[in-house]
Amino acid sequence: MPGNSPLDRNFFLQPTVSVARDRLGKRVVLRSENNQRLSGFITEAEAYVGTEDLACHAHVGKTQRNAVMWGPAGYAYVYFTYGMHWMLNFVTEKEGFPSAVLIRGIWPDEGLDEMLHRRPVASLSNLSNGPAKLCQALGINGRWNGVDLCGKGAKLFVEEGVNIRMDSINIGPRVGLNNVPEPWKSKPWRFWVDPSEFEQG
DNA sequence: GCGACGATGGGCT
DNA sequence: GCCCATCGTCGCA
Repeated sequence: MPGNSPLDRNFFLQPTVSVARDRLGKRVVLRSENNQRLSGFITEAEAYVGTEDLACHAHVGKTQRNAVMWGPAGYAYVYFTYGMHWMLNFVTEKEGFPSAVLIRGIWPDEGLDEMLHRRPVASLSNLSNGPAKLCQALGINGRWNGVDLCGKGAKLFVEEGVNIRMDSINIGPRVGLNNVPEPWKSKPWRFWVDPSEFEQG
């Protein structure tokens, strides 16, 4: 099976908006404690770009929570929100420029049993179609913050996946930025794949 | 199928 | 003390 080596750091070094768009269809892989591959194809992602972007956690300056975003590309930024949810981001661009791609959905593929055990749902389409849902299904929590996605023996990484046609990619404003001022609130930095690409698998 | 809303706790001013 | 880069459930159709 082709594409079984992790994407290298160059895939995360590019402009954040490009990373968010061009990584749709790539495979996110987590090696579980049972040494099982849990994986799925990225269906939705958003870009958060630097301290100027008032929607980006980095806009308040470097803190203990968001420090990973200032580091090198290709690391995981995992944070906790709403009192109960974990979110997975990939750090992008060069060291010192705080930016990341929020992974908002994956289409589940490998390790379905283990993922469904963590997150019992009736339909696969509801297993990991949300930023907190995919973290729950994969078992991602704060201990994954700051892990290298590109290092040797990485337990969390990204592989080549399925090809996504340009005309099945949707573009729109980012989700959940209720009190963020313009123009940041409306930046078209959310990208998602037509559900029809996966649902009849 | 869809809109409203409560849960729940860390981070920041 | 307020604000969330959310989700599940409930009521209603």
